[in-house]
Amino acid sequence: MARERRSTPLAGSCAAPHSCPRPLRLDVLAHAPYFAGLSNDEIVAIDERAKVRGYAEGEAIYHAGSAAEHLFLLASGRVKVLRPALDDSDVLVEVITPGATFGSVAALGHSTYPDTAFALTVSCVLRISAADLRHVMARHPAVAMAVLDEVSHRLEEAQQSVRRLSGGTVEQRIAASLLVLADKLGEPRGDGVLLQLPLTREDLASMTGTTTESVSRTLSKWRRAGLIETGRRWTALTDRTALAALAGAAHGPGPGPARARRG
Amino acid sequence: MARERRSTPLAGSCAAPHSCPRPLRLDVLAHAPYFAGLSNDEIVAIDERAKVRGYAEGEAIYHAGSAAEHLFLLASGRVKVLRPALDDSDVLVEVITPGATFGSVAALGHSTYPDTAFALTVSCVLRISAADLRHVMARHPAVAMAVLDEVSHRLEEAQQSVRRLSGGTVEQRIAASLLVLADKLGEPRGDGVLLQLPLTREDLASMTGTTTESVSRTLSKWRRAGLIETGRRWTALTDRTALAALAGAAHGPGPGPARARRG
DNA sequence: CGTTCGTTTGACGGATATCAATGATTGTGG
DNA sequence: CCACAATCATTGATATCCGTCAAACGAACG
Repeated sequence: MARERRSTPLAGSCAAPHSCPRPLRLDVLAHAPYFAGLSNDEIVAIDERAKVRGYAEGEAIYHAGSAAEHLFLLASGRVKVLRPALDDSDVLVEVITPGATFGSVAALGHSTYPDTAFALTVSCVLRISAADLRHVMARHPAVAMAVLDEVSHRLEEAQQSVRRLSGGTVEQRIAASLLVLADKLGEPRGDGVLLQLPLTREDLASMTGTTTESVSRTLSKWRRAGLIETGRRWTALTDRTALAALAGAAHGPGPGPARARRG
Repeated sequence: MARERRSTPLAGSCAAPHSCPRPLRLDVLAHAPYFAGLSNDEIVAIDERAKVRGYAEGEAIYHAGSAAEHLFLLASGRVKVLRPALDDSDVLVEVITPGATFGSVAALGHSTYPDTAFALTVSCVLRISAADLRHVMARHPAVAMAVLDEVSHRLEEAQQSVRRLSGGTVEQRIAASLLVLADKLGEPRGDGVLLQLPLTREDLASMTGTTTESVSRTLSKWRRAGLIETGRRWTALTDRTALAALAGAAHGPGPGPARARRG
């Protein structure tokens, strides 16, 4: 079996560790769905009340159970949100991209964070206090509506992922998750799509409710079949169509040995 | 094995099929989280813009894929919300109780319903158009905030159920789901808690991502062990503590044969 | 009383978690 | 620049949970 390129093709984390220049912050704020309706002055006002902080790869941004007093807005980088499961494992519920908020639900009135956020790459994060956000929403109904839209959208996504986790085989779930990730943060590369984030097999496993070994086996199979390319902490899709077929239908193109749900 | 009472102990659906008197409507509206901040006159105004309709047991209230133009508010009865899964099965994502809203809060007018709602019992439902709701929210920021709170809470719940579905064995998931239902709509009865809703094994299966047969087997086991009592379309918990233990830990009280996740 | 729908139970096989060990990649320190 | 350590990934063997198929039974309703 030809072993081709295995070195990481991921663009090195561009931003310097703890830098986050003011123009970038303002730009991110202005384009964030939350604050879309605000005037320039108001954006500046928010920026001035927000704290900025950089995080190193693998660093925790907040922990489940700690007091939820802030809304976070990702300016650059990648963040993963993990939720503790019934057993001691974790479920990866979200991958955050620049411009998106996280920790928001909690900040909107609940007392503690229900999940833990980690920086997947070097990241720059804006932190806004719940009180400030509330203040802005009260003065600007448009912002409140935007927040509502955003939270609604999140709800939609969450229920989608219930769907993704619930039915189907491990293969289907992994395929579906890869496709979602590709849509969200894939970047064209050669003939395929490179996932621009350093996910381990374990991350993928906790997204799909399975184990690292099963993920590895599945990806190996697909790699042999030419559907994807993978390496240490990176993944690229070369045959999107085939993956979509795997995610949707059972597995072979034929009727297959009766659709199996689990077990 | 003694076969005890198997006839349904559920309180017959109290309300007459299609009746929903105005005082009841106003009361429900006034107490619904959404409209908590409104004056009496405004409640009346909303009531006048809302359409009322009764649904028979098993009747569909809206279908996935149809245009989402209304917000629904349950006045009386029980409603289940099903979401189509990747395979052709459905996932039961929510059970609605009086005072709660359902329908696409998310879409709020510009999309289609992502799920289907069925009346579990004879139910009375208020229907408010997205436009009206938007109008009210624009005029009353307090309402917008209340809606936001509600949606946030839903998001919280949805992510919890991701957690519930994702990890653990079938037994754990069923136990966890029963406990959630008991908290939501259990009613003290004798020495236990009677679940006040007519759930079939199939409903329970689609809540927990398993099959009717597995649910039946599990419940039979628990029935033999004296943890629950069941019958056709009803369930009662007699040993909540034991169920909680089952939901939380692996299975035996002892260290057990290593915690199994699945398979 | 018969029909229908929901529930129960059994047998069987397959998908997949688990255990265990090796191999590859990255980064570090000499 | 190379060797070492650490982390991540891969692969195999085995056990088992649980989904599937099949059939019978009980309750509810007309």
